[in-house]
Amino acid sequence: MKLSDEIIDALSIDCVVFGFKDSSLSVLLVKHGEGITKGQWALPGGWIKYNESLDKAAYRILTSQTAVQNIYLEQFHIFGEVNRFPVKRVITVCYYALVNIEKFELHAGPTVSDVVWFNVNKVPKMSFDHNTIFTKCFSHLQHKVQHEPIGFNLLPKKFTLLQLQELYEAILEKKLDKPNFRRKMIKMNLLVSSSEKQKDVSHRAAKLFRFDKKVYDRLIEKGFSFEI
Amino acid sequence: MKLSDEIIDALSIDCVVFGFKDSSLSVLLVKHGEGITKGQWALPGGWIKYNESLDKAAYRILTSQTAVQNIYLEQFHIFGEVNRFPVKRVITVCYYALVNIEKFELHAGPTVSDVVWFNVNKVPKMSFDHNTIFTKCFSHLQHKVQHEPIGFNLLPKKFTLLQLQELYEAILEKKLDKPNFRRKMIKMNLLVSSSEKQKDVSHRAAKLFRFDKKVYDRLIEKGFSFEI
DNA sequence: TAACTTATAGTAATTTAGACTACAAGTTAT
DNA sequence: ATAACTTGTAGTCTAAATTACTATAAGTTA
Repeated sequence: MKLSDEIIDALSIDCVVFGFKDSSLSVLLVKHGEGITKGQWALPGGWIKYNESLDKAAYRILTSQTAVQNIYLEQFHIFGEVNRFPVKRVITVCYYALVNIEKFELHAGPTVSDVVWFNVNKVPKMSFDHNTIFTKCFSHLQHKVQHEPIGFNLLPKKFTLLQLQELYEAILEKKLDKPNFRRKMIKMNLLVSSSEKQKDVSHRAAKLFRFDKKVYDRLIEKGFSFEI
Repeated sequence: MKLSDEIIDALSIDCVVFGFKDSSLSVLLVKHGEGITKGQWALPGGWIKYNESLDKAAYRILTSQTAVQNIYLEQFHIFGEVNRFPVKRVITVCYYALVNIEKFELHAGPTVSDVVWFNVNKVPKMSFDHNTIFTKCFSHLQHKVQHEPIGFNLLPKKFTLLQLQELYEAILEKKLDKPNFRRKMIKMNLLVSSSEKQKDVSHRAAKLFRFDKKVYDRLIEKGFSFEI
């Protein structure tokens, strides 16, 4: 075996990929196709090679199992309880990402038999401590969303204010007031209104917006308060 | 060697311990007493044993090197660049803590030759990527302080509003308005005013407060906005 | 054309933030 | 003893933000 293929065997990576579509929030799971957990659902995950950084490993693992690609993964937490993994001691680094479901055609990679989006409220029993990892990660997202902008990756390039609101509602699991949400969002200067409108909808067409990348990045750096 | 003493050699822990005293914020560093980094300053750090959890390892490592004890360490980030450590591939988990400097008498453990508090603005050149780790951790703290209460561990049990304000000023590196700070803090219901007053001060004695543990914990869970 | 659905604008009461003033209660210097 | 000084604490005023609404506009569908 080449050194470059050697893995660090005490350390794994697991990914929580959140996806949004039709006002509901989902998470991407794989069904293991081999090994002792064959047939079980789990977060996409795998081993880190000796000569790749954690960030790159996370990206490689996720894309090889699910065909999701070109997304930004962010580190979230590392889980290091002694007995979280059977057989031997394995510590796992959890990454998470937010994506627009419609952008990806899923297909299972070589080691998995299935790849499916599950609604965040209907997540099945998973291998190891993956249910715990998911729950903590979702809760982390709920907090985070109140201090930093999100949505760049969860929505189409151009979206309506209602879509954005439904995204927040799906993450925070509560209803928000429409006029107030609009006002707050618009005042942030985060949104650029395009001159286009929705098409093919069976009601009054809404104006389409896009994010102002500059403001978006500045708000990520600086943070804001979106207490809802 | 007993299995229980075996270490996971690709994985280390480093600790950023923030301390507060006399309105200034410091970080706890050790000077290595052996090995290739002998004589260099560094964050307290070490190796994880095969049968201890990460949280326990962090605590063991910190207490064995610095004699700081009974503190709450929280995981912050994991640094996994390929070449961050010379000799071999080592990924490090960073923990951080906030403590009241006056509570601890420092003394160097067996593998270090010195333990010292450094003002956060006067941190020396350290081993490996420890300066990067520290900088990111400090910036993390600055963000965090605006959404969650801190101070339980950085201040004496009973403290004045000015002490609390100076803590925020030290972390955020900016001056705050005194009356407004008071009002905001008091309105949070986080502080319980004791009937006691400062003693032995050469000016009007201030009222002493303590944190309401219940509210404190609820605010950590729920978060708040302290945009200053 | 009425009923319906969603978009969007506006209003009014209340709360909060921010800048600033004033004064109270002690200590220290003369 | 008193003035000068230091820190604590209360209050005021203005602008801005939040919240809970109401109203209306612009389309689609029956």
